[in-house]
Amino acid sequence: MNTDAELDSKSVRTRKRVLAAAARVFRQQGYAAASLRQIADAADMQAGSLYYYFDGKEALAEAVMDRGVAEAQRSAEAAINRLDDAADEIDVIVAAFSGHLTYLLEEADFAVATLRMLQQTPDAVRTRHLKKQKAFGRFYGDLFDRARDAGLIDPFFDLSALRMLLLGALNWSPEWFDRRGLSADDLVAQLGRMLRSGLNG
Amino acid sequence: MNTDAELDSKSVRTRKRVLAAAARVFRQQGYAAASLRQIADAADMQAGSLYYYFDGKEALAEAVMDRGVAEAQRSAEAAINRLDDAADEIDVIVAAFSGHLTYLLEEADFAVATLRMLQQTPDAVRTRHLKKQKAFGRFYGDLFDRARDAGLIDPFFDLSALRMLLLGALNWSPEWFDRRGLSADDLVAQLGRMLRSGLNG
DNA sequence: GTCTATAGGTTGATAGAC
DNA sequence: GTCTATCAACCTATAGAC
Repeated sequence: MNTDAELDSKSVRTRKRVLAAAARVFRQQGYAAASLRQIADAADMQAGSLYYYFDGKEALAEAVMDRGVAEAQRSAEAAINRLDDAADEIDVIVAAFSGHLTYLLEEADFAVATLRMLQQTPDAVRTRHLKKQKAFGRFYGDLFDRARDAGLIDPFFDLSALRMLLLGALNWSPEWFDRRGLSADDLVAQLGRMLRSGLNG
Repeated sequence: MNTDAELDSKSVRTRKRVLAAAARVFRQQGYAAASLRQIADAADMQAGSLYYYFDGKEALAEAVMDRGVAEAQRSAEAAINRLDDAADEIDVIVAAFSGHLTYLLEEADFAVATLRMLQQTPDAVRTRHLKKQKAFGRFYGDLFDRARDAGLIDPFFDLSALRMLLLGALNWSPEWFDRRGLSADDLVAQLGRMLRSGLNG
């Protein structure tokens, strides 16, 4: 049994190495431009060997994207759980942004690869992925609903549009973020202040 | 002279047709996945014929991207010029967003193709393009500077970070915008209200 | 599990006829 | 100006040795 577990564990570890290599290459090149040879190279194997672990390029991309959204959501949830009891519903949204953005900006090959691949991926893959991503959308939707119900968001706002605009600000940030400037937390602070009271508050 | 102008004009017109076809295909497929055969098809010619008008795929992409930023900036400027004298410096920013976003969301093959291609394009092309895009960045930077100088943006804010976050919200919108929902103007109104007084103002 | 070898297809680009 | 034909390079995926 011990032996079995060890054999299994090695295979699982190699699979993870392949997936991480795929995320890194997909992140840098996007879906179409990334080649299986590059991915295999990054994982220290030959292109043909990848097929022992994954069915092909599409399956590899889908696995990366699945983990990308999962990790982003987990980071957002973890940040919410770190809040103390004094937090109001806007604090919850800002905390979710904080966890989400921090993950996106520091070593997040999976999530950034996911964002970059979304439009390039074959239809079947994209369709399946968007379904999974909708769960993440609902997670954020609930946070905004609660803030409105608590009277912290004016009824003027369309919560769906607001959510997409703000998530867009987050999703685009890997395109321009520079470690030498403001930190991820600083960025969220800017965003939080704007949400609380606008540019002049 | 008339004859010359007409001959010239036909060639120019064909070149424009090729460029528009390239923008359409690049927008849908991104840089790497788009093939010259698809572009030629969309322009009603054979792949080899493209080389009469452009030096190759990279040159085609660069021409699309140049026009993409130019059109976006022109739309933003035009919207500012339509403001009346009562407008304050925040109105100017919101107007720029309005022109920019409206262009981005309605038949803007060039600008959306530009956004999608940025990360995929070969280094030489990207480097040259980012230089041109910086001018657009400075344009927005000036608008924010003026709003701060007028006392309409609290010194708390880092104007560069703020600008990138908000432009990110715009740039990401083609990913999710749906004609059946809110209009581009509605979206800008949401953004404007948030900038003025926050979510609860 | 991982390799080598290769099939089968597509790509960007060029040459030359018309 | 536009076409056809073609090249060399590269791709994904598969087959079979080890």
